[in-house]
Amino acid sequence: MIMGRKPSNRPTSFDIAYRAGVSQPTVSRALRGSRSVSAATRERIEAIARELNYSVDKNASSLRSQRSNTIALLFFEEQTLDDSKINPFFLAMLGAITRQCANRGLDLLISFQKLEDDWHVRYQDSHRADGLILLGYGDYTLYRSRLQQLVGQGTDFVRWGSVNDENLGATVGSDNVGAGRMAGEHLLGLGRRRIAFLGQADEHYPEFADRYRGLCEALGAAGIAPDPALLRNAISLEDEGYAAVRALLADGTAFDAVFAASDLIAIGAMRALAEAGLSIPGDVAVMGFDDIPAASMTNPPLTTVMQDLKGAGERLVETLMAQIEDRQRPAETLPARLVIRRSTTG
Amino acid sequence: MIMGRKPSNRPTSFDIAYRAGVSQPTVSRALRGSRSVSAATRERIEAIARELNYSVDKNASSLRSQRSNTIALLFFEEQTLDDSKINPFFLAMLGAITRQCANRGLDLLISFQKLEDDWHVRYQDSHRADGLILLGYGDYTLYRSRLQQLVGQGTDFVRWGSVNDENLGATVGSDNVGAGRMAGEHLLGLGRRRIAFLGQADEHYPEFADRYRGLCEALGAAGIAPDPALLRNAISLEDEGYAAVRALLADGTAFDAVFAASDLIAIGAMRALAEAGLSIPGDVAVMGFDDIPAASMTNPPLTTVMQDLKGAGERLVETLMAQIEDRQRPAETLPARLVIRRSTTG
DNA sequence: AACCGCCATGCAATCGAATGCGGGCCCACC
DNA sequence: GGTGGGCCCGCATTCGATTGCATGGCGGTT
Repeated sequence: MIMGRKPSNRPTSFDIAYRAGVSQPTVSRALRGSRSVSAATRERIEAIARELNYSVDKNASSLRSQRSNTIALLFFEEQTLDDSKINPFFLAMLGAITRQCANRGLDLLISFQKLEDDWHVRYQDSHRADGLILLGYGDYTLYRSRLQQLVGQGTDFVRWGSVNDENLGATVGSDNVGAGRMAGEHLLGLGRRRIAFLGQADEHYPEFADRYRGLCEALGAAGIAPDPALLRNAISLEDEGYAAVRALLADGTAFDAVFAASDLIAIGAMRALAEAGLSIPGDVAVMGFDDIPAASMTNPPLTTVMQDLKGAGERLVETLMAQIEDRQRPAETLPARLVIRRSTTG
Repeated sequence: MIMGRKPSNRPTSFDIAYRAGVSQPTVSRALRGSRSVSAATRERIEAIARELNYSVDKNASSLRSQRSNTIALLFFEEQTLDDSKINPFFLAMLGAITRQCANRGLDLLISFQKLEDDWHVRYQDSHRADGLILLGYGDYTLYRSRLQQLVGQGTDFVRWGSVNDENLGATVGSDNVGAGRMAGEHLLGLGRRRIAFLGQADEHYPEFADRYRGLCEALGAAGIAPDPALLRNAISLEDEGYAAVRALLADGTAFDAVFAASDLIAIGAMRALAEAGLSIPGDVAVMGFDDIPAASMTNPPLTTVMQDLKGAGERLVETLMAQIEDRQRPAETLPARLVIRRSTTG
């Protein structure tokens, strides 16, 4: 293959040095702000660099310093989805992460992975990135082995997820238990007593499990025992919410509220309820989780739980950088808050 | 600042060479598939590389070859928006682009920029990326000067937008004129005659202008002269669509259909219509453009125009790579198609 | 048997910046 | 006046892979 290498007159640090009448290392030091360069020299060098439109060669710099100042953001999903079906919640988080990286002068590499691929290697190995941020809803038991490998090979990474005690790398996540409790209290406060939970609340989906646990705490505090018939599996897809509600209706299980583990599930649930001729929230109140953009556009608009995306982006990047610099950071939990709309309050 | 440089026993190509009993350059050649290495030695080297978990150092490789095999994707917006308000259409395109990059073994850097920042330099300069993909809805007249600078400094880039004859870099875009015509024909076919266009159709937003032109062509073919009172400015925000419809209603301008230049505008328009007690599509049919995820969740679901995201991602990457390798590529236009939902057909 | 040519590989230079170490210079202090 | 100590800066090396050119060996041809 012909690699048309273009003639480039890019100035190097040697060119700057020549014009400034100093040595190349001095240029390097001056531009990185080393204090072993006098202010006068530094300013002269900076002026020339600006004039020549010089910018440090990232590859040479990274090679020598063994620091790429780049982090890789890996999304993964259980299977390859249609592009338009990428989890909107993670896309929203992308904005927060890019902003935080920009603030810190970090470059951000991005990649979508299938859970079963071996995305877990190669990134830090090849010095493309100093560390990884992992985002994804997927069966946790499947991807635990990848995490273990990452830990084993000493890769620096942070993941978004349930903050548990497994200690598989650094973790940042919402306070899902607290959020579940809030949701429960909201529905109970509206007089609902038979609250169906839609989401696979087990070791495969620890975040969902946490949300369910919070709901149970709220029920317990109100003196209500959780009814297993009201717990329905669903992963974060619209169709799963639809199917779960259809099943509930087919069973004849009585319920006056639905707490879905994600907005996508909730939206599917609302569709099934509407088809069944049930009014929302008259017959059944519906809540979701995530506050994706579509949540405010449903009919009626969806009450949901908003996670702190901005904080999440900041914490993820901060925790990762701390780990890279060998300053350990404990797992972090971020508070979430209710967004009350008409799907519960009519 | 202490840069905790970790002791790393990463194997280098020298280690592989030593074990294989060959020289280091031979390892390099073997792993890149040079045909000047015998099959036997290549296989031996590959086996050892696999065993040692070797991966090529990206920085060293890029430094020497002057090729990073990385492209940078720059989103820009007119102003910094709330993270959750990032244009959903571009986020969807992100999926297509990442996939295409993965197929070609390219890394993807991503960054969000304000239109007024000087994002236009530094990326190719610093050898972080071989080329740029530019995505954004913004005032074209503002960002033309950036494009000119990019062209001037010889940066390789492709932008998504209106395919015009300005020749400011390579361009890939939907056939907006054709799509606008289709939309017009659809509405005309439903008996609508007074079609309001919501979108700033001028040199600031060439894509919107193209869509409007297509609409006018359809009107012309039906023997209808476009009414300037039915052309209303709006940029791609929900509030702008809302305001535009409010203005139309306040004017007393008669209209039986709305063709919004984007789904966000259409969603705002529907809100204004609903508030005014008008039925959709009974009183007013509404169409959008983009087919963002929320389009199917509005009430009623929104008829819109779906752009070919997968094709777009492929073409953008392909065109960019062609340009990097000095094989010029003409601008490309992709067909779009109607997605008919109940906001026009009831 | 001498010679040509090609295949496979090695040698050494190279990409551009970062960094350990040594040294000149100036000032202060004894 | 000699000496010690900072402050600034230069020299030489280094990071790890790629690449132009040289070379050794082997088979084939006349």
